[in-house]
Amino acid sequence: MSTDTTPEPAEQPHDAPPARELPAAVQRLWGAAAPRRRGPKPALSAAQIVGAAIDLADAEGLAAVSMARIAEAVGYTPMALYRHVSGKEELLVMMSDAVAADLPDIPADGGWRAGLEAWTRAQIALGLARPWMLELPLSAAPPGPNRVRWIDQAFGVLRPLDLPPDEKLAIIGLLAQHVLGEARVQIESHRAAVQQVRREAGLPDGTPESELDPAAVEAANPYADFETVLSRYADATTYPNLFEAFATWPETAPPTPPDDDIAFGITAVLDGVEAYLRRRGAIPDEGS
Amino acid sequence: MSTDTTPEPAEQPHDAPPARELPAAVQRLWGAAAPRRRGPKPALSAAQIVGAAIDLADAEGLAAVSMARIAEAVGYTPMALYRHVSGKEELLVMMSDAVAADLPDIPADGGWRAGLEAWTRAQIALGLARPWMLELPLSAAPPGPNRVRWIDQAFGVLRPLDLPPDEKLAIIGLLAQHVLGEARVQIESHRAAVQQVRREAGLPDGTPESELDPAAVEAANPYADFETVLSRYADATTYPNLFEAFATWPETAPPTPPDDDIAFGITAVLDGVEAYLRRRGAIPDEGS
DNA sequence: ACTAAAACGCGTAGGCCATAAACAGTAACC
DNA sequence: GGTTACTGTTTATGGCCTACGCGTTTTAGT
Repeated sequence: MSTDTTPEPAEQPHDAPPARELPAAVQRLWGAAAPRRRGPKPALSAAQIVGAAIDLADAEGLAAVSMARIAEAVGYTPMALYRHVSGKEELLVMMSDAVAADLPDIPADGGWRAGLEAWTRAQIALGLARPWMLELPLSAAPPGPNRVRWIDQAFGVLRPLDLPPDEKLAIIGLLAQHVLGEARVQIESHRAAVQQVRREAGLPDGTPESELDPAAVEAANPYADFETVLSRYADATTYPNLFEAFATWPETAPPTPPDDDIAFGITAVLDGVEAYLRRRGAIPDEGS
Repeated sequence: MSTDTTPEPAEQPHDAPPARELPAAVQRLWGAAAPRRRGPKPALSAAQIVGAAIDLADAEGLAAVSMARIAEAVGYTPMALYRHVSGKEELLVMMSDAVAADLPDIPADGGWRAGLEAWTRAQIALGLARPWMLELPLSAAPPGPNRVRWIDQAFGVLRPLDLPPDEKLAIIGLLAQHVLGEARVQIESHRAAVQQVRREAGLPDGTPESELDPAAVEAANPYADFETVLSRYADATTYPNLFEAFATWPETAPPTPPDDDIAFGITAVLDGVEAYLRRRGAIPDEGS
């Protein structure tokens, strides 16, 4: 009735199409909550919680991220967190998006190929810097603002190309997939190398990497276990092709620096994208 | 001091090269245990345990795989499992390898490209059939017999190519990475579609997919949430490229059947591999 | 100014989970 | 027959997430 400050229930800045009901988690992700407040101003905030959780994950891995540990880190009791975060699942989603804020800006004027390579490399670097990101449970949650911003940058790189947007999205998706796989493999081989160094030094499995000799880790052969297993248990009749291929490969292969591995994958995938673009006529044919 | 029954530490059946000490988990994986036995013959076996665990994961997801549930399934107490498996981590590794036994045989006479495509597709299909495989924690564990067999098949496909084995391994690794990413993306969008159908039908989040209409899931748009979020919260100033790209894309894009998505990625990656092989001179140049 | 509602942070408690340690029974070896 | 190794079990510990209900604090509305 009152004409001033009517507390209309619907609060839609733009008239959203079908007014689909979004999960509360998504609304919080996009900072769309806080319509009105009456109680005491919160001493704790979701950002603080997420920040503490990220610090914890950086320092001790995702397994160390428990509500109790986070609460301890921010100086509250575990249950206090639930006023700002609906549960652990939502917290993990928020962590994932918060980390994406660290991604750099990609220059859009260097051509599509250089741009996509930079975009991909930045994401791989992020995954290597925070290995716990790849351990996050698969979730059907829609991306948050930072991640969307990152997708937007990819569209900026692809902007000069004459290609329908869904095909651009497919290309971006392909690169994103490659990122996931590449980072995972890199991390796994690093972990294997660390583990090998630990065993050789006779240290317990839980020894933090910081106490290990970085040079030894660098020099460790991540395939050591694999080779030992093969030479001990496997025979040429069950794995004929493998044995034939490696018969002429006794002491070769000093482990190539990891940068080369990354370049190999990126080059191959981008070559594939280039072939696709040529086929679609989105780039000139460059025939010699 | 004592000369009798010296507890010799070394017990090596064959004289293995550097006598590296492998983790017990690996030895069990390769079935190299059981040197002597004196007690009662075991009623339970590791294979039984792994089988029950896989059944459980297939039916209710990896989260349902707890030692207690497995024990219940095989009819023993939880602690009985520890006589056959060192812990849950080892169990997961064994599950991962056991599943790889279901992979088909790849015909090696259809050319490298067709062979690699079949190899990749089979692995993606496996991941889609058992989504929990992708939730397995990253592990530095060396592969088991079945997985090595699978790698051997890839080497069989690549056998005619004149390429050093480490480069072949890099190619295989690239495809394996792609598999991981592709399966993960497919599963995520499927999960999003399921979740959307659940919400539209007003069912609780935990409703099993079996109670949902498969046609509705098939028809659901996995980007629905994404689009709603964008249209409601995002504006053209923060995401300029995204908005420009999709400005001309109002109601297009009936979700393409998932097979096409898979084909897009595989084609691109194999095109990249082909470009690499050509560059290396491993296949004829085929220039028109 | 007074009241009532709303939001805050906290304590308790319950139900999971993995697994360490000590125990009793069994079958092969010497 | 005694020893010994191996089996499955019982009991117990410490961790985890979170449902529920409590006092307290602040603001909106009268």
